[in-house]
Amino acid sequence: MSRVSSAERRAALVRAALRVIDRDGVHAATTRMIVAEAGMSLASFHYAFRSRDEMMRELIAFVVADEQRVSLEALDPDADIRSAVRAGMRAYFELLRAHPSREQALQELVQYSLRTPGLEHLPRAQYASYFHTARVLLERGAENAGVQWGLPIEQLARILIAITDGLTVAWLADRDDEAAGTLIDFAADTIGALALSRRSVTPKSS
Amino acid sequence: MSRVSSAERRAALVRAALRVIDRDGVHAATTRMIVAEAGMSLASFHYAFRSRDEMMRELIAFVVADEQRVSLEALDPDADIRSAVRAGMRAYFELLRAHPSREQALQELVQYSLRTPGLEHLPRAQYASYFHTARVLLERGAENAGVQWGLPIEQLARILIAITDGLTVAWLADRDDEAAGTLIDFAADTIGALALSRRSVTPKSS
DNA sequence: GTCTATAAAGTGATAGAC
DNA sequence: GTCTATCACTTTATAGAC
Repeated sequence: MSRVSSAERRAALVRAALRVIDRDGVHAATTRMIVAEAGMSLASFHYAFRSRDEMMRELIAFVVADEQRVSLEALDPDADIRSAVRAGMRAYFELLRAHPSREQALQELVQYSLRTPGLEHLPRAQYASYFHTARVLLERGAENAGVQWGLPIEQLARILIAITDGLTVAWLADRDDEAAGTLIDFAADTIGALALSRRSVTPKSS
Repeated sequence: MSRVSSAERRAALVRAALRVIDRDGVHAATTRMIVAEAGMSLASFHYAFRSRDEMMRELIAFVVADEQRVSLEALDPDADIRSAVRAGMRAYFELLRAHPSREQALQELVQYSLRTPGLEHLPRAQYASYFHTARVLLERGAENAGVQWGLPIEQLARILIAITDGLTVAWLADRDDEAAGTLIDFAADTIGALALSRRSVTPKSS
C-alpha cells in the first residue's frame, strides 16, 4: 500500500501544474517546474503519469469541469432577467480581475490543445461545456424572472460566450475596467431585450 | 556592401517566422525552424537579430500594422448600415475559414506577449489598433449609409471586436459554420439597430 | 558576411540503487 | 514507491574558419 493513492498523487500534480500555469503560463509548465511546485522528485511524475501529455489531458478535463461548477453557483434567483444577465457577467468580470492569469491560462490551454496532435478535440468539448453552462444559466434566469426567450437559447448561449471571451482578451490586453463595464451593460441590455414576458406570448387568455 | 541589406534580411526572417507560426504555432517558431524556412544558416539569424525576442518584437509590430491595412480594404461603399456590418463580419469570417491557423497565430501572439517580460505592452497597442480600425470602419459605413450612431463609437468598436474575437475562438474550437453565421447576423442586426437616420436626429429643421 | 562546429542550458523520459 | 543520476535530444547563442 502506498502512503497516498495513485489518484491522489495525480490530482496533486495536476493542481501543482495549474499553479505553475496560472503564475507563468502553459509554456512554463515543464515536468521539473511541476514536481518542484508539488514537492516531489522528477521520477514521481513519470510514476504517476505515462507522459506530460497524459497529465495535460487530465488537467484540461479538470479545468473544464471546474469552470462549469463555478459558473453555475453564480446565479441570483431573485432578479429580473436584465439584472440577472448583468450580475452574472459582472461576477465573471470580478473573477477575471481577481485572477487574470487564471483566465489567460484557460485561453492558452485552448490554443495549446488546438496545436497538439491528439488533443485537437478537447477545445470542442470545452466550448460545448461553456455553451451548456450558459444555456443553463439563461434558462434558470428566465425561469426565475418569469420570462421566456424570443430567440433559440443555443444562439443566446453562443452570443453570451462570445462576448465574454472577447471581453476577456481585450481586458487582458488593455486592462480598461470602464470599457469592460460599459460592454457588460450593453450586453445585458441587448440580451435582456430579447426576453418576452410569459403573459405577452399568450395574448388569447388575457 | 552586402548582397542584401540588413533590413531586407530581417524582413525575410520575420516573413519566414510568420509562415512557421501560421503552420505550426508560436511554440514551433524556433530559430532553427525559422532559418530553415528562410533558407539561411543559423548564424545568419543572430547576425541579423541580437536575439529571438528581438525578432519576435519586430514580428508582432509587423503583424499589427498589416492587420490594420487588410481590414480597411474590406469596406463596401454602397450599402445600408446593417448590410455593411454584416458584410464586413462575413468577409472576416471567410478570411478565418480560409486561414484558420493565421488567426489562431494572432491570438497566440497576444498570449505570448502577455507572458513575456518586456513585451507586456504590445497587446495594448495591438488592441488599440483593432479598436481604431473598427472605429474607422463604423464611421465610414455610417457615412456611406447616411446614418449616425446612437452610441459612442468607441463603445461600438469594442463590441464589434469582442464579438469578432469570441466568434473566432469558438469557431476554432468547434468549426460550426452555421452557428457562426447566425451569430454574425445577430451582431449585424443588433449593431445596425443602433444607427439613427440623419434626418431623425435633426427634427427642428424638418 | 556567411558558414560549420560547439558551447551552455533546458527538456521529457528512464535506469537502477535503496 | 521513492530517490539520484543520467540518457538522448532540443534550445538559444557564439566562436572561429574562410
